Amino acid sequence: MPSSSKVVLYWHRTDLRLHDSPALHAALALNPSTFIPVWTWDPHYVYRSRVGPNRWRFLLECQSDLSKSYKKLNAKQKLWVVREAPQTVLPKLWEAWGGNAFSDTDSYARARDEEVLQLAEKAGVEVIVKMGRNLFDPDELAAKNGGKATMSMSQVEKAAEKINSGQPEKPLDAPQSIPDPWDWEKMKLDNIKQDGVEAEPDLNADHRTSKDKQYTAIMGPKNDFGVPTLEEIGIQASTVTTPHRGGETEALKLLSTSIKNEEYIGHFEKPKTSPADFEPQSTTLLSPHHHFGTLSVRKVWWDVQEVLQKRKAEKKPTSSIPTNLPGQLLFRDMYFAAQAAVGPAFSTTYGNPVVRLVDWHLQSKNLADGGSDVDTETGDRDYSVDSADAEEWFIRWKEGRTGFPWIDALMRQLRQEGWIHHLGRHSVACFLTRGGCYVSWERGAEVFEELLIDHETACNIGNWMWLSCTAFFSQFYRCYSPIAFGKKWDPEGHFVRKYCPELAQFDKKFIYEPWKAPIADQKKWGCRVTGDRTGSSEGQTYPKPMFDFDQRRQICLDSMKNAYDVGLHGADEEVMTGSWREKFDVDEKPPKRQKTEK
DNA sequence: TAGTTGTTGTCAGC
DNA sequence: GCTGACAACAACTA
Repeated sequence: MPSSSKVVLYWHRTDLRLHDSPALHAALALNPSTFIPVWTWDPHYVYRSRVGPNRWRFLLECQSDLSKSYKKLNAKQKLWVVREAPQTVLPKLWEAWGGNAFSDTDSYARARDEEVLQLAEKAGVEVIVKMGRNLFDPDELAAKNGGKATMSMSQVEKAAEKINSGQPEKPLDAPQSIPDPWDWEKMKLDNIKQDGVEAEPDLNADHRTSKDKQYTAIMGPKNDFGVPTLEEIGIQASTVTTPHRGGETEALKLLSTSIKNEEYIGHFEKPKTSPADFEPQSTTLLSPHHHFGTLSVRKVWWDVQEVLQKRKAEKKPTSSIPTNLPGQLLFRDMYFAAQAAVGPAFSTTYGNPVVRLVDWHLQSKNLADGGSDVDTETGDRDYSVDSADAEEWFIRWKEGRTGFPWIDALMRQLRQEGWIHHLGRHSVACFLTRGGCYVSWERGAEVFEELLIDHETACNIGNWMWLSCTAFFSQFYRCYSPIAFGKKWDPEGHFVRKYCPELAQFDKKFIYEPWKAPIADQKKWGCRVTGDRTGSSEGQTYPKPMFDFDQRRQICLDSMKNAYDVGLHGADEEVMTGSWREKFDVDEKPPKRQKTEK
């Protein structure tokens, strides 16, 4: 029996798990008599966050699984989902039951968290914050890198070396028991309707069943603080298409399956895993679980290390950082630490000192020169439409109908499953930015944000910068071909056939370039490659490529060279004031290459 | 200052 | 399946 009368509110956020949760461990170590694990769900979150149906369901599954796990440890327990913004509901709850301890986990303190912490302090509530999301505390990692953003793996390794000889903390076990929850029926906490929930703008309007928003009562529709259903948040169940499932139980099962395959763990080298593999994929599929905190990165690190150390002792070949699995986790930490060092500006070009400015098409409005070229008819977009062609390319890229099967297959897999292989992400990101469309990486990052179930801001933004050669990476002349790259990994075209089924019958000779197939063959294979995207009179159709790739590659390469010559970064004065475009206009045309003279 | 390295390019030629 | 040319950035080392 608990010896104290302590009430502990445990605020779950990025840690939808019971294993290896330092904050949960600390909270239970207080030996509370009452323990209330809550998820505070700001109704605005449903409308303001760019989240597609696949990630919504993943989140709800994670919450349901966690709730079940609590129930297993104590039949009275669950995850208490409170539908109100933490800034307003947490003080109410503290007051209602006189809670005297409050526990929390996260690494990256955002403005909202700061606000909550200050409120707690004001209310005399003891707050415990523990980092549980990364291998190393991002702030500490940045500090050990001289307070600067970590921009390379060698910097990360050096900084980590200074923290704990490069070794993350060992994972903690899941608790064996959980104290009783609150007697909430005595709390007189009515299931009040929320006032002031602004449902507009609704970033997910396309995925909703109706405009009728039910997501407005703090205890939920059943008056029980239960985990919301898709219906409650207004998402149509039929729009969920991912085969990937959420929850700590699923995450631990996935990890243990991978770990048992010692050859796989021992030989894992990311650049050698195929982006074209499906059923099964060539990588671990653990990333969404790291995002939702259903799987601890430290557990993965140490479980993998055990296998690697055993193999080393047996003198078996073993891959190493940065290409092996621990290396992948270090890259994740690199992006988190870079984000911690830069702050909120990390997510944009505007105001971000580490990101290079490139004269992309479809720049964010805050970068456009005075907004003068913003089309009034498209005024609700958050980017400037400087080129109708580029906007069409962007939309076709997003919808998977560029006419390049490798790109389209990847983009359709992204939309359907919420996940694509890392190298696939490279391929489509390069294509949208420096290797094809010359569209701002910020547009691409937004699409990934909506569609990826493993979307993690720091990693997504960081990788888009990497691929667009605006930060972390700069060899822009290494450009992915939408034809050769796919062919290299999948000469038979199995991947394209799965995700672009209209091309399934095409001979492998034309699978990556269907427009080159003779008309007679196109007819024979049941799909015409046509410029008319809506034409259905001829049966199945697939679009012609939206541009000449080789031509676009050259234009992009020249423009990138020019942008590097200009040498501006996101926090430079010219960028902040909107006068940066003059620097690009002076030369008019990028300098011509001299190679043809030789 | 020159040379090397950087998780993950392409293409021709053998 | 390998090699080198291609064109050529930035950080780091010697």
